[in-house]
This record gives sequence, C-alpha cells and structure tokens, in this order.
Amino acid sequence: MRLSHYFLPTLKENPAEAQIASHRLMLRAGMVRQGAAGIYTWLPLGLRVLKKIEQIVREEQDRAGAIEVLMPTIQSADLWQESGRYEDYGKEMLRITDRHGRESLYGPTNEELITDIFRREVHSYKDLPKNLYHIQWKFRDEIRPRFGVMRGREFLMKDAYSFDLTAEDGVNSYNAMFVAYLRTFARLGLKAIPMRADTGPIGGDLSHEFLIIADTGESEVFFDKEFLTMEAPVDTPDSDAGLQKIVDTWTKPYAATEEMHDADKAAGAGELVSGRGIEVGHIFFFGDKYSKPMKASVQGPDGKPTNVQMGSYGIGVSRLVGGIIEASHDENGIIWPESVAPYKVGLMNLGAKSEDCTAACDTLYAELQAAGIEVLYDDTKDGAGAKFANMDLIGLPWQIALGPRGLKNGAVELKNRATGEKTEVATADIVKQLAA
RNA sequence: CGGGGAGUGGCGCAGCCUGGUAGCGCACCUGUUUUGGGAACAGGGGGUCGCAAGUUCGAAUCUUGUCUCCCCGACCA
Repeated sequence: MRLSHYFLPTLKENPAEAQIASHRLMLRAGMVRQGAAGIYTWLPLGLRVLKKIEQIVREEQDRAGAIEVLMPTIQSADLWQESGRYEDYGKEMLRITDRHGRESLYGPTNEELITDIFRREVHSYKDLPKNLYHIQWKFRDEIRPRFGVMRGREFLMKDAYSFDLTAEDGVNSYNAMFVAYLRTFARLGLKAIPMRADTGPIGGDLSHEFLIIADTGESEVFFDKEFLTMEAPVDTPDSDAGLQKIVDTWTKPYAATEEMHDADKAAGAGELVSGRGIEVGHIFFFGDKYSKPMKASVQGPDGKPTNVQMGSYGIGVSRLVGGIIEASHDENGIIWPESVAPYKVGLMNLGAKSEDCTAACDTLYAELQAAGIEVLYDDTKDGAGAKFANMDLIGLPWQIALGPRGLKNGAVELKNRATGEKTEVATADIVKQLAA
C-alpha cells in the first residue's frame, strides 16, 4: 500500500482524552477514532490488526473442532425472559423497542440465542458433541467505559458454546478450548496465564480467566513464577487424556486474580509473583444452567430426554488489540508482533524528490509485493525525520530506508523495530531476506 | 451511581479571576530554499469560545440550567 493513497491520520501530539499507552498509541497511530464513550470507528490500520487477530482466533477455534456461525447483534427479549436473565442482566444490557413495540436488545452475549438454535435442530445424542462459535460485535452498557478499546461498550468478541451429553464429555470440550486458548494467545505473541475464576452472571462451577500481564491491567494478580517460562503446546492432542494432561500442567502452579486469591494456599505454592493483569479470555462450564430452563435436551442411548451439558468460551478480540499494545510498545510507539502486524514492513523513500531514488523505491516496492510481503510504502514528500518517527509510531516489525545515500552504495538500511538493530543490506538481497 | 476535572479552528493549549476587536504552537494551503531521525523563511485559509436561558449598553469571561468527554471508586470479554 502506498501511503500517499492510504488513510492514515497520525497525530504528533497526545490526545488529552487518552491516558493509557494503548489508547494513546491507537489514536496517534491512526488506528481508531472515538464515536461516543466506549464506541469506536476502526480506521484502516486498526482494522487490519483487528482482522489478523480475528483470523488467528478463528484458525485455532477451527483446529479445536469448533464450527463457525454468525448470530445477529439484535436479539428478541423473549429468549432472555425464558432463561430468566432479562431481569437479572440489569442496566448493562442495552434495551431497544422496535416500531411494533416488541422488546429487543443489543446482545451482550449469546447463550440464549445459541441454545435456542441448538434445541430446535439437535435431538439425538448421536449429534454430540457440538461446539458452535461466532465472532460478532457485542454491546454492554458499561457504567464507565475507559482505556479505549480495552474497555469499550461496543466490542468484538469470539464466543463459543459447547454441547455435550454428559458432564464428563463437557469437561473434555472445556479442556479442548483451554488448550486452544493457550495456542491462540501464544500465536498472538502474548504470555497468557490461566487463572481460576469467579463465574459471575454466566454461572456454573468450572471457569478460568486468561490474563496477560501488563502494568495497566485492571486487576491485581498473583501467580507462580513458573508460568513465565512455560511454553504453549505446539500440537493439539486428539485424545481426551492428552488434553487433560495439558490442562493439568497449566492449572497446577498457583495463579489467582485478586478476588480469588487465597494467601494460605499461595503460601504453599512455588515462588509467587504479583502484577497486574488484563483479562483477554474467559471460559466456563456451566452444565444445564441454560439447557434446563430453555429445555434444550437430546434423547440419550436409553431413549430418555437429557438436558445437554454446556460451556461457553469468550475471547475479547477488540480488547486484544489494546492488550497487545500494552504488552508491546516503547516511548516511540507500538511494536507489533509479526503475527498481527498490519504490514510486515515499511518502505521509506528518503529521496522522494529524486527521480532515481523514487524509481529505485518503486521497483523495490513492486518486488516486495510480488514476493507476497505485506508492505506499507511511504512515498510521500515528507522529510526523513517525519517518516522515521511515523514508522516507529505505527510499529511495523521491519523498516526499510532507501535514500540517495543508499542508492549510491546499492544498499538499504533495514531496521528491526523491536530490537532497534539496523543493518545495511544489499538492495538485491533485501526481498529474499524478508521473505525468509 | 457517588466523588473530582474539562469543553475555545483538525490536535495540544492560553485568555476567564478583574466583561470591551478571540490568541499561541503543531497541522493545513501557496511560493522559495531545504532533504538520512518530526526542516527554514515569507504569505494565507479556517473558530457564532459545547448548548440554552439570564444579568449587562456590551458575555469566551458573570449567573442558572443542560449535554458531552476524561479521571478515581463499585461492576465487567
């Protein structure tokens, strides 16, 4: 993409409304603009990151056997009255009345809707297990939205729902998601720690939150130092026992959020670290909490109807954009992990008024594209300093600087954004090196 | 919802106390000179000061109301 044809409104100064790093940097890097409190427009650069995260989440859900659907944002109040949550959910739920006076709502979550789909279509234990997910915008009318997209009112979330005949099978489905989450966060370049969690309004008795550690996290967390060196599973076991083993490994060391922290239990554990955490995923197994009131049952082998055992599994996709920045930035800007970077490399023409230099940059740009490398090409007439500063701000993993000086030597300067390391690379070799 | 703060060109701010021609930096436009870490000079465009009432000869400035945004707390992917 040529910057001269792109839409990247960066800011040199810090907007007054943004307090924390990710919010500030997302505004400055031209990723988002606020519409109302906790509601954002995603500009091109931010949208690319959002889509990349979404895709990684999707791939890992698919790998774990979940099947993608897409449920609507607007739901009828009927189903919520059936589950009893229409009253329970309170003011956080945005309620809407349509022209016919029908009570509706902008979905804050989808347990009711998916349970309704399931009960209408699935009637036999032979069709189990099933895990259906979607990636959709949600709305929760938070009392106080803050921290940009990390705590917005409108947010993009992946939510999966598992259906099993027995509680034992349900735990297997839960474990499969647990492992998928470890893999997902690792691919996003994050160190996420599973912590036993309170089940809140979703309900149930088995639940883990996945938190990434960052100074600006919303809750205080305590965890065994061991987590910092644990590696996410590379292969996904295809046996229930294999899954259980991984879950056991990851739930054995002590880890708890403030509200679940038990100083006595922690005392017997390993070397404890405390810090602040950002919740990026939350999984629940809640048995028949919804299937019972909503009569979602299948016929078992014995011919008797049985309420299905359910679990639900959320990942805050839009929150992750902010979360990744919190975990990966410096004083100059964002440092994207390569897996979610909006472009892999930024090409800067430092001699935009020289025909030779521009021709060399145009050629290199075409070659990079031909090699399938995602490149943002700063072909504007801005000064060199402004180009460097902008590239650092938007945080692409690699920067190529090509100006009159390099043109003379047949070399470009390649900079690694994360390490700051700069190397001279022969222009002829640069594409090959980046493609590797 | 309780407590605190703020609304003045696109962004960051000053002016308000003590009412009297709306200002600065950045950004933007034109020209000239520059050109490897946010260039220089000259010229220029853009704001009914969140909104509404009130006080006054006169309101960005004083009074009242209202809306919005931000921060702290309780709540949350």
